[in-house]
Amino acid sequence: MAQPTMQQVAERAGVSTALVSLVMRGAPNVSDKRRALVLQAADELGYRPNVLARNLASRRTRTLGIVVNDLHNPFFAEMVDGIQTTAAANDYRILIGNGQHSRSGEAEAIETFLQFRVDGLILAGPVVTEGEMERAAKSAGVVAIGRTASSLEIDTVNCDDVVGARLVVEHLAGLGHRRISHIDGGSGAGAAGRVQGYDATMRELGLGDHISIARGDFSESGGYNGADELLTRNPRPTAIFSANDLSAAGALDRVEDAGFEVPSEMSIVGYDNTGLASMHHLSLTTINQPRGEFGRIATELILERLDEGRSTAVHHVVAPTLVVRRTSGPPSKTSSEREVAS
Amino acid sequence: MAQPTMQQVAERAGVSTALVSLVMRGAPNVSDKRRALVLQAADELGYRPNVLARNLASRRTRTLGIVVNDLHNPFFAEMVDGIQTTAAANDYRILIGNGQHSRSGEAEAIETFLQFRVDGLILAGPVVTEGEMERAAKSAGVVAIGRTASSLEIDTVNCDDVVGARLVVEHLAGLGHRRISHIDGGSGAGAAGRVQGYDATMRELGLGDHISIARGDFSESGGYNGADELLTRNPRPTAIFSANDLSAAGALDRVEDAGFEVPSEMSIVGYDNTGLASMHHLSLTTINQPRGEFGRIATELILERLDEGRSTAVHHVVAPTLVVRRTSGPPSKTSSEREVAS
DNA sequence: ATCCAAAATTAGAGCGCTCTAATTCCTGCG
DNA sequence: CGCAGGAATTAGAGCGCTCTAATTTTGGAT
Repeated sequence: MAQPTMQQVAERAGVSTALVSLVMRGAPNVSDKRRALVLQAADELGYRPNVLARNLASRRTRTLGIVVNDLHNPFFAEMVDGIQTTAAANDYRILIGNGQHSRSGEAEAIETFLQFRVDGLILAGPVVTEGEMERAAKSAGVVAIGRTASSLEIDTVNCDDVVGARLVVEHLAGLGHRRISHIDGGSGAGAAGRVQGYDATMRELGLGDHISIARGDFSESGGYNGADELLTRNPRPTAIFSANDLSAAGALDRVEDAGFEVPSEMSIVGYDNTGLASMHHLSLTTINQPRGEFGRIATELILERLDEGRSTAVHHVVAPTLVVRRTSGPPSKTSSEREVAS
Repeated sequence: MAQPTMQQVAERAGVSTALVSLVMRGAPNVSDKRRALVLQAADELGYRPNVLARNLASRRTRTLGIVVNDLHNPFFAEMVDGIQTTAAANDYRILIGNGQHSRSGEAEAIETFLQFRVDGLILAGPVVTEGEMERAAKSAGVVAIGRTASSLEIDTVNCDDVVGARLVVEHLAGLGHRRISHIDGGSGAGAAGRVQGYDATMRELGLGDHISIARGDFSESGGYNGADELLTRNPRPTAIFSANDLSAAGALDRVEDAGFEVPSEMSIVGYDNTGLASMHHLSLTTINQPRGEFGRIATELILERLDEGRSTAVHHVVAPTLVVRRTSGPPSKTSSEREVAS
């Protein structure tokens, strides 16, 4: 396990370590002859630069740490793609840490990255306190995705949930629905904005009287129960906007169990455009958040701080889009008159 | 962004850097008085040890790198949980790298980890060549999950796909099915073993004549098309074993589109027990691989090499289990006599 | 040939920490 | 009171690399 060092490469190539260093960093003023010599020696020895030593000396790792709040959330994979692409294009590499869905786990992951002296930190849906983020920002560039921050040292990227909910309501109203109900996301991230957008848009469209919200929690069973409750309300809705895809799937389940045809008798719309929604089996109309964009923008924000020295905060808000699939359609005249099967 | 150093902590506490080092590492022979003194100074300064420098001196990072072949695969999240728990219990931390589903991406992730001098490397479903794994094993402990290896330097952890397929066939046969078909996973990981287990078990149960395999590719559409093909075969199967959950969902789609009742007219079984399978909406009978176990065992294997100096290869094979849900049941007498709707 | 600026190369001082060996500080005991 | 012997502490030499400043080489222009 003993790794060859720069020293050994230098000896083998018959040059100084400084020259080897220059070659390894791809510096410009090195003659082709020596460069080839060094590269060959390095190759023969199986030399691999030691980032630790390198950065001890240069104070840079050219590495970004991504702290993912919950690795199970498929949401993050695409975001990481966006980050990685952008980072690679700028000659940075990335490393991922798992927050294990808890504040302490997240804090630990951040700490690990800071100990490794990453240059920048991208926090995806962080649950740590803003104080902790600020502390981290003293040692590295920090940008938070899906989270607001008031500190000057922290940039943020967010999607506008109010607009997303608006798109849903407008879509359904455009199809002719009036009794549009909402199953909310409880205290989950983004839930408040979605309720707000739903509420505001309903009023704007003159549907204020039809506002009807059931309590959910972003889970499948929450959606199931929410739909169950909505089906018993009188008058019964002709369309349900559920706060995320998973709960929409639950709602769909309940609605179909009750014997309603979707979408002719009941339209259902989700939120997030997860893999679930695009499954042929579900084919859920939903709101897409440009996850890759999140990652791209976040990375660019970090690089601006790192490489261009920006020191003011930037807060990016990106627009969601509607993805129409098979669970939404015009209401039938009779859709509200049927009995609910159980 | 200037971080306080050990030197500064030492000065503030009025002791030597060596003592600070001992305190930071939790060494035993330090008086309580000094220890408190140092800790307080460190705290006041907001001191954070520099892993880079630390490792440069000690040649250890107490860090394991996990290279995940494809971050989008939900499979990995639970595995990482298992790794993380075990690693933390042994005072190691973990970092995750994304292979981006390609050999080159994976090789890059490995390289990054080796440059960071991680002590061990866990490769989850690696697609790099064994040669590349061996090269890595020269600089760190390496264990591969879901992949065989013949090198002495590489441990492996695998799940027995043959046994998994056997469980499926036995379950279906036990329910009374005889015409059990298989939609395979093409060249995907684990597909071969599943076919083999299917084939062998069918023969053992005297159902060799009913062996019938459609080509799939682990995708939803692959499952859809595979089922489509199987439905036209004569005689038509009464049960379909699809090589993974996603393709099983596709198959389910096609079968229901064709007007068959599941499971009374057609049983469907998947493989992997992903979140998909447990969704109430699908409720798919499937095979569970103990993903957390994978992670735990892999980590233990690495630690044995790192901390106990084992230098022979160990290959662990863990047993899958059957999870019965709503898509499998006894065949009805008439299930093969219906017309196929399209 | 000669000289000079530009290009290429190198010496050597750190970067922040660990580790060995050496030193100092305590105890208790004769 | 002196001392052995263990506990606590420290000096100082690296770990492998980068970076500045200095040195050597190169290739024209004269």
